[in-house]
Amino acid sequence: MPTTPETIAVIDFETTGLAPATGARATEIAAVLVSGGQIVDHYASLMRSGAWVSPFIERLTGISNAMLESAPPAGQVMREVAAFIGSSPLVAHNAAFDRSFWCAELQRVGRDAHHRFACTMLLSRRLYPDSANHRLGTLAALHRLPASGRAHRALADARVTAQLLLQMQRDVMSRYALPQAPHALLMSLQRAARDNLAACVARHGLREGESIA
DNA sequence: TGCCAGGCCCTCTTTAGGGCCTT
Repeated sequence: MPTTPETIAVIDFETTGLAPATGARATEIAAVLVSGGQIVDHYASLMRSGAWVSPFIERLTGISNAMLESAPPAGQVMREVAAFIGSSPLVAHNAAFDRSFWCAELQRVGRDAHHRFACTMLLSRRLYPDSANHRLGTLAALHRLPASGRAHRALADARVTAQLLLQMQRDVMSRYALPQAPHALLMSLQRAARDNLAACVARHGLREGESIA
């Protein structure tokens, strides 16, 4: 399968709430590396921040306060996952959410959060406008993506998002006769005019047989 | 089952409002 050799990291956070600004903290993170059209590696860990997990979140994610008591410290986990990802560009489903926790948790350990995020939810709105909705579970069913475990656990959701990303790359390459669909093109497409994606592809400068340096 | 926030998108819009999506 002709795909870009670049490595993209797909991440997913489980958290105690919806926004760091309201005191929410990460409880689990997973990162899945995608390269050459397939998943090649992954990192996943619970993380102990001292934040309390509400009954609602425990039911949603299956992550309990007791589970976090024996988890490694959040700072250690963030250093490890940052090293695992390196300088790879990032992808997440509804990336605004994961980006907010990525930046907040890294800032707590004095790390710069400079990574570029592409968003499979925004891309789905462009590529699959007829989908009933753009939730991760709906898109996984629509594309018959392989099951990856319990939904709302970080590694399972990151794996599904990675499979969705690979599906999107294949669809973009097929639809526009491209040899690859690199992260930079996805970043352009996710903000392109819905009714003129082809023009966005053309502006990006990709042609069959060409590659981005 | 859903509230919290915030970025994005659409439209009965743009001097705005409401829905989507994430936990």
